Amino acid sequence: MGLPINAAPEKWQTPCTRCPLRGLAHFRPFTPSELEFVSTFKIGELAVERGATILVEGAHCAHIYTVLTGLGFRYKLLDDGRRQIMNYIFPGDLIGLQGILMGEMEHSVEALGPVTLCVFERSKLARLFENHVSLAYDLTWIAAREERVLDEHLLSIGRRSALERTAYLLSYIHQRATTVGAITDARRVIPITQLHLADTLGLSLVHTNKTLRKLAERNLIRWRDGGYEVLDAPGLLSLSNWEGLKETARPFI
Amino acid sequence: MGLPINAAPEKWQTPCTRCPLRGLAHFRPFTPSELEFVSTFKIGELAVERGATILVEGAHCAHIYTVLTGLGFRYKLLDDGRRQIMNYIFPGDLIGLQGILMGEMEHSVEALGPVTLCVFERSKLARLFENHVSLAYDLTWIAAREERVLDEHLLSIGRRSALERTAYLLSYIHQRATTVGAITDARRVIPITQLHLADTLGLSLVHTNKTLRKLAERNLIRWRDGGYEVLDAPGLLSLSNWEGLKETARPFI
DNA sequence: CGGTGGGTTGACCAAATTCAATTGGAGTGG
DNA sequence: CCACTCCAATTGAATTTGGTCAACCCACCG
Repeated sequence: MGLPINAAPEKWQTPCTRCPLRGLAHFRPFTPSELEFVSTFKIGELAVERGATILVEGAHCAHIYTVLTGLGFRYKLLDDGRRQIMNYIFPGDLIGLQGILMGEMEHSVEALGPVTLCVFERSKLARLFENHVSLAYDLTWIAAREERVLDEHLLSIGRRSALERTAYLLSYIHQRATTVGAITDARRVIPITQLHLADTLGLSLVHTNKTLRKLAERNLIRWRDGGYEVLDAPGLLSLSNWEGLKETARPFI
Repeated sequence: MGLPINAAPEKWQTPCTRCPLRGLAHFRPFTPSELEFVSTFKIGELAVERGATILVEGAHCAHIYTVLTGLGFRYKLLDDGRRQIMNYIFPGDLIGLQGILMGEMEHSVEALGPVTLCVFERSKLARLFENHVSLAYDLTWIAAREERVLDEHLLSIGRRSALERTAYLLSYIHQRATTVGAITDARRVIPITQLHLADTLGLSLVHTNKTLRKLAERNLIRWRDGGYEVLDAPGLLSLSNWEGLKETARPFI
């Protein structure tokens, strides 16, 4: 897409050598050679506002991105406007891999709040596979992990009750946001709309609202300031009938 | 798992050089060097009966498999027995990649009918990434394609009505089975149970039955001989509000 | 100060589940 | 060959869950 990119390296806020994500225990460290390659792989940085469409269904894109800061979501639409959110996107997540490997994008990506992204160039992907086996392996790992997450979402939408399903989703987002340091602020609120949750859960907005209310009445969450705060993470998790995220050191690019 | 494997190469029914799948237009051809590597990667063949569990949730497995003949499905269970089928498996599909990359399996795989599989050894996967860039790329492609299919399933379960959703699933299975030559028999029946469909659709068995009946009344499908036959593929597709599979030449290993 | 985007609520309706049988074919033991 | 059992498909109610409609509230913003 024709999104504006800050192309001059000196203008980047964050060169790969000082990547803030690399410091988190959650991500696996890079070797010097990997770091050097990734530095050349990255061709720019992109900052978008809340509500911006980062990737759009049907497009052929020349780039893939890694989220540096902010949250987003991946979704598909039906002709009549029905929307299904497939998954949420957190710092360290790679987006656009599907599009780059298989041509046309089959989903869109939108920013939940202000988002900054590292931009990587498609044409250098071949070099990655040729010269950096460990990164090629990581790429496969990343794709397999997304598959695993989608499996759990599918189980949730297909077989969990509205209450379990909502508890699962809130737990999932909360866990991911926590491990990646995305809710370090004092308020600990995850900025999201009930319509987003509804479109993820496969429920109507009204029913989602009523279900959230039940969770709040049980003192598991609190809704405020345009998002939700988790009051009782173990309680939420046990209600959801889910085991929680198991990852330790995760690769990223 | 401790499944029996025919380990002696001379006992294999089908060496890679005479792989029956390679002849189908649907799969991309191999270079001689790729073919040679795959021949050493394959360490055996496995034949299982209908209902057999090929991979089980929670296991750590040393192998991955490619389906040679037959159909199967991938599923997860909740503690109380609720089952969600995530996807179906056709000849040429790779199974167990998640488990081999990330340790423990988080889903199970079961045979819908008699299935034969090629067995590949985990320990040789590193060599694949190191020496066969094109195959490493294919592996990533395969993982990304599964992700794409799961996206569509999620859209289906989350946002399509029971009738649309059922039409979608029947179309999807029919298309996949067709491109891979799995329903060449005169009866053209896809052997599957209504319970399987229900557990894929996120619907109850009773409601699935009634929905299938509606599709049959519209002369889109016919239920018989322990499976369904598609009478009007375009009609089914248009009812489903889905664009259909777009793949041309697909890699496989 | 009116408009807009979220969130909330109650009443009513539609979709889907559960319960409870029933049918029919395939396989089994006598 | 027949009675018996099991599995899969069906069917009709009764019931529950979730969806739709229609307000209304409230904070924020130009």
